[in-house]
Amino acid sequence: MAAFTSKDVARVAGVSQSTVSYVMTGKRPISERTRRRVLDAMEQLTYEPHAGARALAGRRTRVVGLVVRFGIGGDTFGLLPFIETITSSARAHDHDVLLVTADEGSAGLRRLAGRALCDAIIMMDIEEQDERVPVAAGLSVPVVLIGVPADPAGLHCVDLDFEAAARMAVDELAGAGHDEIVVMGYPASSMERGLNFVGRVLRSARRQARVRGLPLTVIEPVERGQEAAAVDQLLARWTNKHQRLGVLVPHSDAIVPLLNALRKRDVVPGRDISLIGLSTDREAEQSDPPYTNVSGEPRDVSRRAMETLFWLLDPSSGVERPAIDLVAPRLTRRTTVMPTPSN
Amino acid sequence: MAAFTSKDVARVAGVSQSTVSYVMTGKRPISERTRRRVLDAMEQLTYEPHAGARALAGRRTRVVGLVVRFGIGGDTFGLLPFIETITSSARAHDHDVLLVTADEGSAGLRRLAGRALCDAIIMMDIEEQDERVPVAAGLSVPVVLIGVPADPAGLHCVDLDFEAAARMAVDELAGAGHDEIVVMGYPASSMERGLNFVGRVLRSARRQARVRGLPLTVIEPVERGQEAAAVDQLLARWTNKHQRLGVLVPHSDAIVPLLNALRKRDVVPGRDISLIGLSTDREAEQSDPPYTNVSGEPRDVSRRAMETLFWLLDPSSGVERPAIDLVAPRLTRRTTVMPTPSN
DNA sequence: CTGTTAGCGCGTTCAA
DNA sequence: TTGAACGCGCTAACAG
Repeated sequence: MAAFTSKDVARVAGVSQSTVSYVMTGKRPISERTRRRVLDAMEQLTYEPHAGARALAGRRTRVVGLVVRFGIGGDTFGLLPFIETITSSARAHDHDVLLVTADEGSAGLRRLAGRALCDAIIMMDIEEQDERVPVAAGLSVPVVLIGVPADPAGLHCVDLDFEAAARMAVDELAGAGHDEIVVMGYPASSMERGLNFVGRVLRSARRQARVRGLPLTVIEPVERGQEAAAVDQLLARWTNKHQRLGVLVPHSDAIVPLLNALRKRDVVPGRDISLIGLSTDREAEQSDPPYTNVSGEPRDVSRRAMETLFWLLDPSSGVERPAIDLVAPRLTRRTTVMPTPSN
Repeated sequence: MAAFTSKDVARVAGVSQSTVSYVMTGKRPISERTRRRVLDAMEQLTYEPHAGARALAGRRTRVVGLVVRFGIGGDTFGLLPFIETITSSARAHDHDVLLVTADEGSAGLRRLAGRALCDAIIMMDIEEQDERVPVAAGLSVPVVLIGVPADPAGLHCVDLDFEAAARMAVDELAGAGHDEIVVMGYPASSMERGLNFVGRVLRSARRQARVRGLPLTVIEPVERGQEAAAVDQLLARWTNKHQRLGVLVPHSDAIVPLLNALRKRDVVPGRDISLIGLSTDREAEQSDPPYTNVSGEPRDVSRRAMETLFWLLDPSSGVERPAIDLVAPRLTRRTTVMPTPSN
């Protein structure tokens, strides 16, 4: 592990050091013969270019900064698929991923950009009013948001179309002849943090319920671990067996506990009431019972975000990207919505 | 965002550039007066040192490489707590984390070290025979493994003490008067991959069952989504209501599905049979029903791994670390083990 | 098509 | 206690 330099490669290949560099970057034509000799020399020495030297001279790091918020209650549909997709997408573009937590706030952003730790930043878990957004907008590197703040300050945003998701769920329930929509809300911590999708879902559901002429109730907060209490509140509204209650659960972490609580009370979703969850298809399928869901696939969102990011790094590389890029959700019917009455 | 350099700081502070550097590293005494002026200048310019230049000149990156294996079936007790703990521990030492996936195999390791992308590497999800381990051992940077391969090749390893965990579970079941131990195995994919803990758990459970004079059966593979079939195999052994079957479920992802399958068959853990899971306390508590578990806390393991890593980076910073550092598990009784018969 | 050369911004030695 | 000067390994402009 002697760590060879491009000078060593040049010596072995019998060329100048800059030629080695040009073989790597492809920024000028090289005869096939020299190219081969250089590549052979690299292979022979198992040469790897020094990332720091490269960043210094070339003013690009080939690193993407990823800012995530750990800790529960963030929902996030599970953070892991996002991280995974972003990492593999970065590698597909010959970039690496530097992980930074949201704990650092905007200081983390300043560090990433100021120290030239990365060429671009992707930031998740955006709040409606997020102090980091204006900071991000002033950075020397492009930033893509996963989530849509009240004011994106010119930054590109990618997210699931939560408005459409809520609308689809309400439509599905309305179409199946329900006479009341109940939305199970988020934990107080999420509400307080003003996570951007919380408001978007609730507002959109309300609006669409009005369009469909259905009363809509929100039960909130629904705390982690306290889902049974929320179910009791829900069932208090279900006084008459002929009532058709359609429940929308936008907080994916709450769905399974809610299903458990319903089962304990011998209320069968799909027979007694209806339930639509907002979650990945995987979660919906593997649940017991599998529930009808509107999917927000982290992988789609992440992939689009990375496409936007690499486009910002090289606008000539593809077509212009929308400033706000909302991924269309999809509704999959499973077992938890009651059949439409035949009357 | 003009991006100032240490030369700018020097100019503003009226000192030489090297003085600025020494203020930052503290590697030589600086008069309080100049120190202040330099720090003020830094503040005023919101100076951030260029990471690449630093890495080049100082031959240290202040970055930790983290190699993880995404994708299901890896168990992993949930990858996220590991990543979270490692990241925050790195930050506590003024380091950042570069994320690399196991897909790249040992090429990823060579890249991390060869390109001087990081000062040290922490590698998770080690297989019993892991091609990356010998490569890691030959790298120019220290590597810490989370997991214990058959041959650590001199690398430091940190992990939960799976042998002890299995032993404790068997002891608990034996002590509660069971007359047969059944271990629910792992999915075939985990077995084939030879994940290091799979063999360790099964071997240790077998040994301890022999010590306690109990027959032990392994039901395997237990595929994701096929847990019900595994439960049927289990119940086929339960022909007599007076039999006391003690089930150990080392694969944490399988526990909840197994509990669901038992419930569907009206078999109540803690009354009809006993079940002990190997999982975090959090999962065990929040399950329905909460199950007796032997805990492997990712945070403890990660923290110890990072302590070892930073000790390797600076051996003078603390006491010597064990080459193989096993974190002791803890058994917590909840609802799923039958009371000891009083007779 | 290729070689020569000047930095990139910082850590560190040598000299004071 | 401080400054001047060198070089880390690479990219890219300039010269041929």
